[in-house]
Amino acid sequence: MPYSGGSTKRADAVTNRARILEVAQSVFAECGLEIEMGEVAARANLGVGTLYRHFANREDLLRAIVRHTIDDASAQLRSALASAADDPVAALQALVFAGLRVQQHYRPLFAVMRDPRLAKLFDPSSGQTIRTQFREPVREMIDHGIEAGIFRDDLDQEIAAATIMGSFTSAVDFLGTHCSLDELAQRLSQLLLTMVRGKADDDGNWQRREPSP
Amino acid sequence: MPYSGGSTKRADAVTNRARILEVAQSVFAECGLEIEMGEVAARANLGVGTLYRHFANREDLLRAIVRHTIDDASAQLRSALASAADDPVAALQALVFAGLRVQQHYRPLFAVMRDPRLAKLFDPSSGQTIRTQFREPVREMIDHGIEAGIFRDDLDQEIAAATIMGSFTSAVDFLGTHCSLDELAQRLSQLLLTMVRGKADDDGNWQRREPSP
Amino acid sequence: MPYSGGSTKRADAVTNRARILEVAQSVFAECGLEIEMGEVAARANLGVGTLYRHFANREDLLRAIVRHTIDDASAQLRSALASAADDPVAALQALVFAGLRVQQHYRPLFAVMRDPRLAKLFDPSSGQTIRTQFREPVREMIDHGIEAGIFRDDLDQEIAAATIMGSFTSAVDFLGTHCSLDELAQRLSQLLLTMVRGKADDDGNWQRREPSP
Amino acid sequence: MPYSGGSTKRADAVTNRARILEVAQSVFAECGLEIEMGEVAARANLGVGTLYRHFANREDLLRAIVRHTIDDASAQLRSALASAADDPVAALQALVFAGLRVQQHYRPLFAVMRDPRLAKLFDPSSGQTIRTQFREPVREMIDHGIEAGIFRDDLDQEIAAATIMGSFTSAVDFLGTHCSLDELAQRLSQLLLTMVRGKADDDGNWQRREPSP
DNA sequence: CATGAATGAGCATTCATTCAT
DNA sequence: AATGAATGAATGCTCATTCAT
Repeated sequence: MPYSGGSTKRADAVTNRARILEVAQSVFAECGLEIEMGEVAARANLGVGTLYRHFANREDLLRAIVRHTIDDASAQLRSALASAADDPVAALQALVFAGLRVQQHYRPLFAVMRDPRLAKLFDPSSGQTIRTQFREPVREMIDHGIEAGIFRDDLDQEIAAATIMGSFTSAVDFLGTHCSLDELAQRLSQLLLTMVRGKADDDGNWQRREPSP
Repeated sequence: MPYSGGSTKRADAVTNRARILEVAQSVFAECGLEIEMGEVAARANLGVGTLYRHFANREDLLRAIVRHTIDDASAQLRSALASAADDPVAALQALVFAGLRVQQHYRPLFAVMRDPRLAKLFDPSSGQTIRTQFREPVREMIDHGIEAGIFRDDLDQEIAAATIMGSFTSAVDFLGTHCSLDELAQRLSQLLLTMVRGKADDDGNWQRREPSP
Repeated sequence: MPYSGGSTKRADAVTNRARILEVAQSVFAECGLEIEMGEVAARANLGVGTLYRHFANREDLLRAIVRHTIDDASAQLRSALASAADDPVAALQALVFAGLRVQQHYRPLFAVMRDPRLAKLFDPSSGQTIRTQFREPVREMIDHGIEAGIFRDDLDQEIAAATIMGSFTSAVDFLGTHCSLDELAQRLSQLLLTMVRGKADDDGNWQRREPSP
Repeated sequence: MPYSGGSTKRADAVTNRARILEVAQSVFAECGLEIEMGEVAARANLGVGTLYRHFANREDLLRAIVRHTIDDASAQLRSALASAADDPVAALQALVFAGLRVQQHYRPLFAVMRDPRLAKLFDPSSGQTIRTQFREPVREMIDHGIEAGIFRDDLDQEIAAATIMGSFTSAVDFLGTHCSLDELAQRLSQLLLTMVRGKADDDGNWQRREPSP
């Protein structure tokens, strides 16, 4: 082996997959399912051939991106909820903030979730699985809130969870250009709290409330 | 000759344009912006040339479909609101039902509204215009509800309108396969009424309430 | 015959063919062999169908145009020559002027004569026939000039005729934008006279010389 | 390794571009501006995709062909003139021979120079530029001839240059099928010499005359 | 007879995928 | 293992031609 660096190459190879995914994700964030293999390769400073070494074909890459993106998005939401697991109100506020952030970052994601072409990438039931992945944590949070006597006990958990998740998209879509993410988060939290508590947020401050000692 | 009918040819041509739009719209409902000229032509039992006689190019056809779809969708929502203009609660219920129906019928529509390719079909600001077209009637309805003392007076109208509009999409997405449209409408109405009234719907029946005599 | 005007219609039909040809010729003058049936029909204020009633297909129309154009061009040249049949010098001058005019009017004509597509319109030998149609009158004029002792008697008539005909095209091409047709005609006449007489044109005035009494 | 040769692939690619141009030029020699991408690709034994790798689109390819052809043609004429730079008579004879050869080889070239579609490939003024490229060397040759006292001093250089250039086309067109290129060259040279010298070529032999000692 | 809507073969162009180096 | 040149199927669009009215 006249040239050293064999290990470097292998390390590169390992790194490459990650870099491709990273790059591909940013392309996906711009173009949704329209990503072109050539562009991904170019942005990753790789030849197309190399791209195909890591992903057998376009669908494979797409699958990887979508999974990766969904996992990331879902993790961010879950982590936001977990950050205030014992305080449903704070949890909802954290969820709203995280949700808006994710929505803004992965703009085409939720659109893609409804794209008929997605069904051809995964098995047909995958749509449901993915949606469940997003809905369930929220539903649980609502459940906790009800059990804790903080949220209304006659709340339709499933549909409330769906509405909350959907509000992120529409808030950014309908108002995203008018106000800052922070302001949006505050206003949306307020509204959703009204919805789940059944009454106005008396003191309704955006700041995360300290659990009473 | 009681009706001057023009030549049959011309009648065919007029019919054709309508049929193309109809067909194209159904293709659009399946494929969103991915519609192929060949497929539209084939489904309309027309040669491609005929398609191009009615729409100068793919973009023109897309523009027509999107406009048509948006106008139809928006008209359905407006008409639902108008059907109970004096009763905000009934108006919201009607809106929910119409919204879910529209959402189910024009699945890709709201996804397309966020598609970057849309900006190239219309002028860049069109996205806002379209969203306003959907948001404003809802906002007005909320306004009436507040003035009538039926909805909470501290309601953030803009974000409530956005959330309501968004709930149609997410309700269908997250729960659409589990329950009927009617059931969904009832449950979603219930939830949204809670949100806008600030308290549970005491007798919360889906049936349109008769205004108290 | 419930409607009068049958004769008018027929007259129209007769007229139409002429109008089509006229229009087509002007299109031909702009586009050469690229003429489109639709454009010819539109410019003649006729439906395409009517166009096809007069010319079975595009090739037919093309043939008619080319023949018509060639006949017109050739007639103009012949007539110029005939206008001074007894004075070879004046005949050449008249030819030059007519040649430049024709060249400017039917720009694509001489290019088309060399176009491989022309061979498919006529039988392969037509090119020769057409060229002969243009060359012969010129050759005869030269012949007369020689016999009259005005042109050099060692002149290669064929090649001189070809050169003269070709000079119209190249004069317009190479100098057409710099000077007026009149100036061009004067200068070119001067040059060609030198060529055919073998010496400078002593008094070489552009005005047609009166034959000495 | 005395020469860093690059990979064979790259060599192939370089070769390909050349072969494409070569093939395209021969197609151009047959069809003029009508060349079809598919035919060029097929004749070069390449897929269309490969063609598009080397030339972004049809216009690009056409530009390259036209430029290449014009440069080649113009170079041949210039080189002929240069081969007898000190003897205007020999220079003209060489020019005639080269001009006829070029004309026969690139039949559609001079027709294309007048084609309105050419103006869309290059900037509108390109036609003039190209014609100047052909006319100027000839004009200079004439100038030398005049200064050397060999050509008539009252010669209109511009129009003589144009006529000479044009004579190649018309000689081939009108007489090309009757006599050999050599014979044509001899006869045309004779004629053009008469034109530029103002008198018959006394001994008018086609052979290059040795300058008298 | 005139009309122009309908037709579809034909051509330019794109892009996922392969494979020789 | 990496590269990018080569490939060709697929798609948008044009235009000569036909035919029902």
